[in-house]
Formats: sequence, structure tokens, C-alpha cells
Amino acid sequence: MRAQDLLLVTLREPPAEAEIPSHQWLVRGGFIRRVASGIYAYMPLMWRVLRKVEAIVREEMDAIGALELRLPALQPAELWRRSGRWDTYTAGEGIMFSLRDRQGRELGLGPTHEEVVTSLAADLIRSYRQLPVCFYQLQTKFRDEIRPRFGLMRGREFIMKDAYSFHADEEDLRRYYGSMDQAYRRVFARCGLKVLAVQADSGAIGGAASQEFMAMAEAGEDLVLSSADGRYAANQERAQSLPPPAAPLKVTADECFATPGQATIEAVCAAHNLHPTQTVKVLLHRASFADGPDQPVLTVLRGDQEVNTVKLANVLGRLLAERGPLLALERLEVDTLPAHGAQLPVGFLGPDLADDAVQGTPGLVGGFLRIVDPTAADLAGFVCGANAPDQHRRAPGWRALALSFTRADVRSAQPGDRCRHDSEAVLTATRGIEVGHIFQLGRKYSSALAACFNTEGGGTEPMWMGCYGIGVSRLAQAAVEQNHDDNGMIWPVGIAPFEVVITVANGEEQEQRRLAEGLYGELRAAGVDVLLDDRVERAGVKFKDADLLGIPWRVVVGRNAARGGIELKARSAREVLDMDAPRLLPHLLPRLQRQRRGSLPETGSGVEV
RNA sequence: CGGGGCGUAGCGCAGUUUGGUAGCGCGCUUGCUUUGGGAGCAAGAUGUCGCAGGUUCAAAUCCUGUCGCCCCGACCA
Repeated sequence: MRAQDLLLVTLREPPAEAEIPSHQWLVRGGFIRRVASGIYAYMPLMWRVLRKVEAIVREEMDAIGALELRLPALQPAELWRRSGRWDTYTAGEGIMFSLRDRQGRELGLGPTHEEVVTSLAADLIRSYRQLPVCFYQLQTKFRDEIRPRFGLMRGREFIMKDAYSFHADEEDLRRYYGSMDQAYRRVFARCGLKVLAVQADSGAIGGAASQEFMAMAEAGEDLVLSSADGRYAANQERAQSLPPPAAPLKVTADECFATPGQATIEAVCAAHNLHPTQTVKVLLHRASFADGPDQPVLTVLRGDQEVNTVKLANVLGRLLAERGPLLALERLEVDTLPAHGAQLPVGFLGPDLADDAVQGTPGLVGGFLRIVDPTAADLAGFVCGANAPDQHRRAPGWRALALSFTRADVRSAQPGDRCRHDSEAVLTATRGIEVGHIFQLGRKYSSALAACFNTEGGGTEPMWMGCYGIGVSRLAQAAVEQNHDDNGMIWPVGIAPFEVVITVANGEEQEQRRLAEGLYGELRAAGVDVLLDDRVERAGVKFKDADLLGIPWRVVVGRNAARGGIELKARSAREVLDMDAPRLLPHLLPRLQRQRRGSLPETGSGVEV
């Protein structure tokens, strides 16, 4: 490709719309253009990158026997009603774009494809002899995100590789999940990404085990907690840890005491010489389900702990499974709730807050579902709110409250917490960009959509399923987030828009032009992805653009051209290597071949599993 | 959804407080000179000031509505 023909439009200043480096550089380099919030055009340079990522993904998926197909983005609501996800995905905070066609039929734009693929599998697969099978596709996904952000990082339309596997038993699902894990590691290595595999919450997809692949970066939206020994890493949504030990509190009598204006744990502790671990806090939530009115929820944690709403939502979904899927979980606006005709004593609530405290609130029916985290449940004596303004209570234990609670881990693990696998090890926090996620789904979808097969023994059973995603467009931007400097992007060779750029320093010099054209032909003949910068621009402009675009190798044909001399420079390095033109190929080719593998080790070629 | 900010030339911005009919830098076009890290000089082109109403002799500026974009938050008890 010649730069003359590339319609290269680069910007000198960072665009106002972009916050993080990768977004700024992609816009400045002319890789992407915003069309609407969270919706981007992939310009020719970006499209080259995306096609390279897709090619790597294809090779690795094909290598583990997955079958590529293409499923529709436009999907009938009926299919989603059968899996029970239409309401969760369209109502409330739902992320599915939905519409009606001219006949009034409801349709959705696919945010994911479990329903479609499972119904196809149900049609096609009759016998255990056909299993296992894995389908995958590279496709545009649509998600009506609450807040699209950071360019391609969280878009409303984006490219995703999704794969779905079907198995006769759980053992085979586990085996295939393992080979998918390995395939993912190879994909990310070949793309030149530094990725950490972490335990993850399954979220709205559901299922048992799940693992996320995090590209480590400051701009990441996820918090990862990991131990230095490499034995534990998890998304904070999912992470478990040992809480700090509580300071013992001896409570001899069950009594209330005055805490005027002390509506926070901090204030109570300061005024009465207490430690936050000697107190408990009470949180009120409203849980909305597909069936029936909203459920009030009262959650108790030790005073120094934070609630993890993902864990809490999972617990509620399990405890109230008969109410249908959990649509929303939000904090109750306590200030507006009536309590016995007056307002609730905010800041002075106790675990034994009466069931009728929130009655009369629109949409809320029934008494509290009371949940207590082990950090609070294990306290012998503690201080809590007395359910009266400016009053707290010393409680000599849970028996004094005479109420039953469901005990469940709903606390958020924090950096600095000790690890469960080794109480000497401590969790540290890093930020990550979720570029891949693999799930063992189990039989949730196959049961709902009657995707069954005949077993060897003659019975009929729902298939075991796994699903596996890679955010292709997000991955490409994450690569920039991990690889850039003050002058622009530094693409890993495996996914760079071009591997080499030949910069003609002065296009009016015949020797330079002739030599550059010769090298251009040689490199192309050798299978190198090369850009010839033959534009009528000054050398400085071309150097700046080459750096901005992040092409990993730069060959300069300039002042030494007359005697056949050129320069070679790696985008990531400072040094410039002078050499004679004929030496370029023998020098560069072996290096390129190595770099095309990314960080994939020489031995572990992408075939065996 | 709540809070904050912003829409003025292709890009980045000033001008809005105090109303007087639109400007700067970069980019773009033409010419000359220059030619290894975003060149210099000269001459030029480019705007329904997001949109729609209203107030006024007069609106980018004031008022009302509306659309769009960005950021923060969805916490504490």
C-alpha cells in the first residue's frame, strides 16, 4: 500500500471527545471516527488491524475444532422469552435494543447469541454421537450501554467473537473449557497483549465457572484483586478474602446510648472510642423481580466492610428464584420512606428494624428479607443503630435481636485483605480491561430451549453448554492502551496495520525514490505487510506520522540513498541502524517472523491442545 | 437515572458576564523559496455560532424549549 492512496488524515491535537490515551491516539491517527455516542466507524487503518485480530482468532478457534458460522443480529423476542431473558434484557437497565417490525412483532438486536445458537443446536443435534460440537462467529454485537465510554472500550455496537460449545456431559464441557482457556491465552499472546486470567462473576449470562481475561491497564474499568504468588486472581465483583480480624467488644448489658448527630460509623466510633469492626451497618435495598411487587431487603455488614452488590444480587436471585429473574437491585432512598408516620432514622438503623418500617412505600410489599454477612454474623457483641434518632445500641450478640437472618458472603474483598488460600498472602489491586470471558453454562439454556440429545443409554438429556467471548474491537484498543508513548501508538507486529513503513525522506530525489520502490517490491515479494510513504511531504511530517500510526518498523531512504544506504528503526526503540539496502531483508525477516508470534513461546505452536 | 460541563470553519479554541452583526492557531487552496522530526513568506477560500421559538431597532451573546456530545456518580446509613 502507498500512503498516497491511503487518505491519511491525522490530527495534530488530541480530540476533545477522547479521555484515555488509546482513544486519543486512535482518533488522531485516523483509525476511528465517532458517528454517535458509542458508535464508531472503523477507518481503513483500523479495519486492517481488526482483520488481523480476527485472523488470529480464526486460526486459534479452528485449531481446537470450532466451526465458524454467522448468526443473525436481528432476533425474535419469542426466542428470548423462552430462555426467560427478554424481560431482564429489555426492561429496566436492560441492554438489548428492541423494536417492532411492520407486523408488530417484537425483535431485538443481539447483544449475545445463546438463544439463537441453542435453538439451532436443538434442531440439529439428536445424538450423543454428534457431540461435542462448538460453533463460533465474528460478528457485530449491539448493547444499549448505560454509559458508552472510551471509544471502542465500551461501545454500543462492537465486534465480538463468540463461541458456544455443546457436550454430552459435564466432564466433556470441563475438558473443552480447558482447551478454550489455552486457545484464548494463545490469541492474546499473538496479539501482543499482557493479559491476566481471573476468576469472574457469571453475571446475566449465568452458569457455573467463569474466567475473565484482563488486559492490564490503568484505564481499565475493572478492578482485579490478585496475590503476589500468582495463585489467586479475581475480579473484585467475585473476589473472596479473609476480612481483617475484628477488635473484640465485650457487651455486658443490652442497652441504648445517646449518639447525638452521630449518623456515620466514623462519628460513632470517634465519639465513643470504638473501632469500626465493633459495629455493624444496615443497608436497605429494593429488589425488582419479573413476577410480583418489589422485595425489600435488609443487609447487615460489619462496620468496616463494604457491600458487593454483585454478590448480593446473586444471593437474592438464588433465594428468590421462584420470583423469576432479578431485574434490578437498588438502594432504597431511605430519607423518603415513612416509618410509623415519621421518617426512618437514617444513620441510626439497626438489624432489627421492624418489617413495617417500609410498609406503605409504593411498589414494596412484604417484610424484609434479612441477610447478614459473616463478618457481622460472627461478632459476639457489637454496636448498631437503635432504630431511633440519635440512639445506638450495644447488643450482646445476635440472640438479643430475636430475628432470623440468612447468612451469606456479600462483602466486597478489598486490596490489603489476606488471601483465603494463604493467610500470609495479601491481595493487591490492579486495573484491567476485560478482553475475553469464558463460561461453563451448564444446562440453563439447553433446558429452557429444549436442546436435548439421545444418550448412549437411550435416554434424553439437555446438552451441557459453554460459551466463550472475545471483544475483538476492544482488544484492538486495549493493545494501544498497553503500547504507546508520547509520539503515538506502538502496535504489536501481529496486529499492526502495517509491519513496515518505508519513509522516503525527500521524494524529489530520484535515487531515493528508485531505492525505496525497489525495497517496497522486495518486501512485498517476501510477504511483508509494507506501507510506502511516497507522499509529497517534508521528512519531518512523515516521521511524525510514522510514529503516530505506530508501525513497528521504519525504513528510511534518505541522504545515503545515492550509495545504497538506508536506515532501520524499530518504533519501540531509540537506536537507528544504518545499513546497505541489500542487507535489509536478511536482517529484518527473521525478526519479523519472531515478532509475528507476539509473546507466544516458540514451542507452543497453535495446534496441539 | 442523578449531578456537572460543552455545542462557534475540517481539528483545537477565544468571543457570551456588559446585545451592536464573528475571530485566533493548526489544517486547506495558489505561488515562490525551502527540503532529515509536524518549514518560511505572500495571497486566498471556508460559518444557518447545534436546532426551534421568543424578547429587542439589533441576539453567538438575554429568555424558553429541544437535540446532541463529554465527564462524574449510582455512594454513605
